[in-house]
Amino acid sequence: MESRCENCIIRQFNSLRAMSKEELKHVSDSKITKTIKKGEPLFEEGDKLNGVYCVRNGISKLSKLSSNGKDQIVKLATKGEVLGQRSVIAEESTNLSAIAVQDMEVCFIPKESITNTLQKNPNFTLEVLRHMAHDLKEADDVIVNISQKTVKQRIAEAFLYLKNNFGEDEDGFLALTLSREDISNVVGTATESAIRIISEFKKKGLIHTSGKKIGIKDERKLMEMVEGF
Amino acid sequence: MESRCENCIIRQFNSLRAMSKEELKHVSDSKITKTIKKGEPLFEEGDKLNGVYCVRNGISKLSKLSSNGKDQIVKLATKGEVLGQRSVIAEESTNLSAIAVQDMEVCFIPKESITNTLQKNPNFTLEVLRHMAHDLKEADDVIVNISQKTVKQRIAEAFLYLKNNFGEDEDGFLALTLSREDISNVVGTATESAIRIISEFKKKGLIHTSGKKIGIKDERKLMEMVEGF
DNA sequence: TCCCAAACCTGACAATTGTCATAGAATCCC
DNA sequence: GGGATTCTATGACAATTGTCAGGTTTGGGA
Repeated sequence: MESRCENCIIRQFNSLRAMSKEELKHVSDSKITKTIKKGEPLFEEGDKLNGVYCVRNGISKLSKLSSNGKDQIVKLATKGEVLGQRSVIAEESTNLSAIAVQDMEVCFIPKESITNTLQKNPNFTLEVLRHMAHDLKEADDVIVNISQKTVKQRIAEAFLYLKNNFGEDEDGFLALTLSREDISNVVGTATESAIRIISEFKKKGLIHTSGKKIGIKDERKLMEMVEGF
Repeated sequence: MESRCENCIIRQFNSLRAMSKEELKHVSDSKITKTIKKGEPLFEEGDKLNGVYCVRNGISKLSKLSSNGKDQIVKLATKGEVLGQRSVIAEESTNLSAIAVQDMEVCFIPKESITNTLQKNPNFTLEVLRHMAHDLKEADDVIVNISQKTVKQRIAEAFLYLKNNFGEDEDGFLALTLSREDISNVVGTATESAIRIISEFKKKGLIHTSGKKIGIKDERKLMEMVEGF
């Protein structure tokens, strides 16, 4: 049974909520629901997208390959976020790859539905604009963090970010489990460095681990570390 | 004599060109032209802006203070760019400071003119959106560069950027002269490191200097350096 | 279940980068 | 024009981070 956008709660969290009933109906009629397994790409850097992806479930990393062969993760996108908007709007091929770090359920929405609405419904356009303004601010913050904080501080911050944005499971581990490599790609460092610092945090009692899973033990100390104590 | 927006060539370079005649007239009637001297701020991080600034002349750095007391320069804005859009649109206080690195002439446009048009003129909104999409892409690139390239590579890249975006003067020096500190704040490193690398580039014959002025001598080698050779 | 590849971890070392100290050069302002 | 202040430059050193080279553990598939 295919569900309708009109009834999709996810919509409440993104700019689609500014669409009119008819516009939404059109989107719903043209959308395609897809399942993406962990590790599979939604799209890759350089692809020309002919639509956007609305995330219903799961989490995707948005990353960019640098000339030294390492991926930099620029953002982690979850339920409710719309991916690929930037390139559809700018009519450019995408500058980022989107790869699932958990199994995902997404709706593909052909770009016509989006671009038509952008041209006709100022409320929708404004809503998209507000979202993009927010993303831009976040990107500025990332720039400052990455250039002015030590790797240790950035890793501490990443853990707090993961807790605040994706929560914890019943055992107190971060709900989103990333590989050490992904963690190092989020903070922009070598995998070995990330692993070493994780070990150090564990020894100091700031976190505890179980396999890949990481749990925060001393949030206050992590916060102090981020601030530079 | 106060000039009118309708006749301002600068407008051709930014989203204001998507405004209708009446809208533009309204903007022109409400705008205030200001002169900002080198080193003076247009606005500072945390300010609530009640308008945007359209740059007619000169160059401004957009920077953000990090917790360790250093500024990170996120963008250099020149003739034709509109500053403060992001915070006016998101209705938040600004996350960046804008400080003139050259004497500037700017037009202050009260936010009402902007927000009204945003709500009524989808073409304008879409144009602004496209600009912001572009800025977001640039921000992503900065993130990748800063986290994956060495300081040396980033400085080489910064020089090429300055040449491509602001040009050279008649003697072959970069038209935009930044202090060593500003350069280090662009690439996200310590001032001493920047100075040292500039000296090294000079010794290797990649650049030449005269006081604060820097000229590019071997563009090819700089480009190779950026790519990692 | 067992095996293999991938992921994780650790040590040793080198390279990069930041910090502190100091000194000369340029610039501003009275 | 001269003194103060800011900017530039360099050395010495320490801290951080990356790289290489191994090991161990883990997890998924035959």
